[in-house]
Amino acid sequence: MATHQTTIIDIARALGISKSTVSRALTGHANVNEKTRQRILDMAAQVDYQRNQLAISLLTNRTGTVGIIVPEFISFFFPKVIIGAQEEMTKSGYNVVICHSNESYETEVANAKALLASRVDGLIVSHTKETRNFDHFKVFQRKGIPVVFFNRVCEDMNVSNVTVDDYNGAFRAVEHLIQTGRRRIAHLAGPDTLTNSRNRLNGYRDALKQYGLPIDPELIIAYDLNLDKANIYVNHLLNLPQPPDALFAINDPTALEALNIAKRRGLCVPDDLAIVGFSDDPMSALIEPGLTTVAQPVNEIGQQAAYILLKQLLAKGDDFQPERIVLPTNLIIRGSTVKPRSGDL
Amino acid sequence: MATHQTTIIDIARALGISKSTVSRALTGHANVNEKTRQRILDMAAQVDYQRNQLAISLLTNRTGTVGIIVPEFISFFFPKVIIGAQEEMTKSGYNVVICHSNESYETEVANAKALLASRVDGLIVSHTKETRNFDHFKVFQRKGIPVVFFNRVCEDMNVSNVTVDDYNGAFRAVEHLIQTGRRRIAHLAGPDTLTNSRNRLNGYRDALKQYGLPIDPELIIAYDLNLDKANIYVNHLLNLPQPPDALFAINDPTALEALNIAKRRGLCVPDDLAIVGFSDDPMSALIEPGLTTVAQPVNEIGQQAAYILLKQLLAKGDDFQPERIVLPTNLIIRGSTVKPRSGDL
DNA sequence: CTGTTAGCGCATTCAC
DNA sequence: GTGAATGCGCTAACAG
Repeated sequence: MATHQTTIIDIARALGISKSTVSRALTGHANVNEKTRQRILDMAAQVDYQRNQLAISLLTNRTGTVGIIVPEFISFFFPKVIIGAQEEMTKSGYNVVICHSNESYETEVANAKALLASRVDGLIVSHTKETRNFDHFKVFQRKGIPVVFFNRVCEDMNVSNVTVDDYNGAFRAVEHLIQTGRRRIAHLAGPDTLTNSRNRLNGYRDALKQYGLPIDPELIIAYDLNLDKANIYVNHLLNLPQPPDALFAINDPTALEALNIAKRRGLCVPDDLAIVGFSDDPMSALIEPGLTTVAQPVNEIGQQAAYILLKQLLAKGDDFQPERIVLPTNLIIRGSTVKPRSGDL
Repeated sequence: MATHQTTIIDIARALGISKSTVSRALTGHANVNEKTRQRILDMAAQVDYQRNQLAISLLTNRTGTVGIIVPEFISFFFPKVIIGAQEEMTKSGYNVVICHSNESYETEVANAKALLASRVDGLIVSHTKETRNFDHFKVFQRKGIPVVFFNRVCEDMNVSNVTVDDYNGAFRAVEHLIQTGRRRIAHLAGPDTLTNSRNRLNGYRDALKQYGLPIDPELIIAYDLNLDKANIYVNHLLNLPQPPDALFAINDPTALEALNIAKRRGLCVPDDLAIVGFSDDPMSALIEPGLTTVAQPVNEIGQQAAYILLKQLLAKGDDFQPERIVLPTNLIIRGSTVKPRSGDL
């Protein structure tokens, strides 16, 4: 530590020139004698010179870095979104730093503060399931730093966001269950703090309504997405006097958990219990039977979030109208709802 | 943009005092009149003051941030390691930024440069499968910024690293296959740029040797971990005149791919083909038959990496002796190598 | 083509 | 207990 960082002054001194010239040469400025430039570049390489981004950012009030905050990244969803976003940002010369809030409101606030303190130029975020207060994001807005939400969005902030059509995806999933003969369809929902969770629940409800099926509160359970507990709720549903003949789960991990429980209880999926998930986790195609699920264009979510952020970054102070992108979902039918006809495999 | 960021000077002016006092109050320094301090704190809150970490870092030559570079984070392994590392670093007041090299050498170099430019205090890294030149990491060393490798380590740098006992894990996996009667055991290995890949290959070899089995080059295939190609190699192996009766795969995704191919070809796993993976991906327990695999203490890898980094960060300039931690692995036996006895499920 | 000067926002001496 | 002055490393006017 404390090993003196080589600066442009060191280079300037070593070469007997001024630091301005060094700076110009290093930043690829014109107006530098070709020979001088070469000497500077050589010397810089020789002494391991690395520009100090801190100083530059302090000066230019621009870091060239955007932050992404995600609540988790164990399931494939968030990593894929991040990759999509990162690709686009990198193309435009932005650096991306990723923060992991771990579904903790406190950590999320700390992340936001750290990113604000390090003066990121923009922020892409999907909030935790605990987040009810969005003040830590509103600060960014007030300071003119663009924010884009995705997946889980904040409805009372006037910011851009990227979502999928959760309502319609859920609707079609439940419709599919009805059309294949199910009448008692349960829904293992997410916490009502999450917009996507609420929208999926509404899609579920409306599908039942539209097909004249009763909405049985007994069959709707909202839980905190903690997989350990999914276990309890699925068993609870299956132990009901009139158990469901189908389950629409808030996401694939939950659905896969349900699928395993059903199998372990000796139920036949899809005959005794049909199951539908959400997101098309790669695991859904590997398991047996395959899991019917509502696919999301995951990579594209990240891309779109990046596009919007870039647009907003470019627009600068000008009054930028927030955009709200809704991407389509796609029902993928597999063995957990429909028996494969022989020969299909 | 360009909305003037509120600084301590703004606060000082508003209160008719000097910025020094404001600075002292804000950093929790002693020697500030209690009343003055309160006025300053109130004003700071009122105007949304956020300290500019860039300026502080520039001044103190310390950012309080460490970087983590990982080659991918779609599989569960790297995210879990990151979470483990992040927990520890956060406890000690460090901020963690994550970079994703996407298995691209070029991106990795860019990441390293960016982290260096933003003056991270330390670096935790697992390099890409393309990385043969480690100059972009050696710069950190030369500048006195501690580096800790994990999982995939650089052997010709004198730095700390955290690995698992890949050799022994592989050895015991292959031993298990031999002890359960397999004689033609194939190995779908990783690229020889990766230390863990090489160590696992050695473990495989030595197990065969120790049990007097021939090492058949035909049964050893090193591939680039690109899952699309696993397909080709597995089929190639199964099409051999004398196909293998067991496969030890470099990691679980590869093993799962193999398992699916075997099933699709109508083979019975484990009778016709036994399969072992590496890492105990959660998917391994879900699939049927369950995948026998060599488990790694994933979370602990991250923790240990963080511990070492923190120790090194504390040691500062003092000559710090690099540590090399090797964590144990654990063979988990499932249905892909051993038929469950009835009743076991 | 090159040198001089002036800050970016802040913590930290040193005075008082 | 407080203010004034200094400089972290750099870029961008401004003069030659």
